[in-house]
Amino acid sequence: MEPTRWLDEQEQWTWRNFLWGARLLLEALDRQLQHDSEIPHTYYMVLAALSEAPERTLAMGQLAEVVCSSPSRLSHAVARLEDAGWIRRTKRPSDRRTTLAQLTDAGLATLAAAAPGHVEAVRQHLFDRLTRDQVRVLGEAFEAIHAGLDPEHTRRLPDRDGRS
Amino acid sequence: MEPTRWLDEQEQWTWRNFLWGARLLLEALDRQLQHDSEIPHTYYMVLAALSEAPERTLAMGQLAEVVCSSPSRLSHAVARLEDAGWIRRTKRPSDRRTTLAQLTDAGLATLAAAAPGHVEAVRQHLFDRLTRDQVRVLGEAFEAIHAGLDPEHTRRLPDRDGRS
DNA sequence: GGCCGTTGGTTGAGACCTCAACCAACAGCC
DNA sequence: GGCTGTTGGTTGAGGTCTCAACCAACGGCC
Repeated sequence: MEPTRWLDEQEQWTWRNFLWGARLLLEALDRQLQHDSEIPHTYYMVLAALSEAPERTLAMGQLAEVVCSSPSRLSHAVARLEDAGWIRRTKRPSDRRTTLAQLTDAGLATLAAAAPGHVEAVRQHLFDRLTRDQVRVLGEAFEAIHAGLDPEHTRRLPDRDGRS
Repeated sequence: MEPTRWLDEQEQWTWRNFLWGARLLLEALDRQLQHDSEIPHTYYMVLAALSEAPERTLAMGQLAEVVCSSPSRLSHAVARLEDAGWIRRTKRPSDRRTTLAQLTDAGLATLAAAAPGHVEAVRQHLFDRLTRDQVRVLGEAFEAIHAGLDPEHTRRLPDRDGRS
């Protein structure tokens, strides 16, 4: 058992800024979307992803990857979006296991109505506050972060008592 | 109504990396804590904040600020932590409106047990993947972000139909 | 003292998310 | 055909979070 490598001053400061900033940012965006368009940000991403897909259609699995969501979360989300009439679910004929999600016209309209306000909020809270260089570094940093996390997204952790 | 200033290539790329990276990172940390210590990351922050306060005690309001939480969320959280025996709640004698939250010995022990694994995870998923410069810029960027968001955290948004 | 606005927290309902269990359709193999 | 394992999704229970409503204690003012 190695001794714990605690965070130094700068790391603590950075970590705290990240946690606060990310939380406030995501909350602000969620509130804006919820308030103006009655959609949570997660659902917005689903609609946006479908709108860019060929035929505005994607299999659940692919959609989950594109929006970076667990199958379960996506399933719940799409169920709700279907209730709202914004998405249609059908089975793929050639393999009746996979479910295809298609954005309806109503869904596209909702998305189109929500998009400008959302983008404006992202700009206002994020990009307007950063220099071009900061934006570049931010992108590179998070690319590195999620590159390390993505593959083993589902990897199993060792049991906490070591009796696994 | 100004025309929407859409995101350019780099901004989209950065935004996406941030969303994915932040989500995966926070999920990974939450899973690690949940798995090894059975506490969500939010609750961990509450315990950590109290552990650093004088007398291991803070008023709910101050605690909420320190952990960047809404009063409601904190109230629910502390209620649960009190059930677990990790926090004690009392009224301040000089002003019986304010509730004081104090970390118990059991709470401190839980925190001490959880901390090394958590810090290790933060290191592994975040700091080990970034250069010193990236860390610095990251800290500065998020400082700017939450500086702009913090004060008007509770500000009122205009009604979406403009009839307010 | 008694009213009134403010401050500090709590509560309940409803929404979203996680985890684990489940199910149905396919594919390989005998 | 009939097993068996795998793949693709769904479901339900339980937990956390949000929002709005609420309540109790204080402070100022008459």
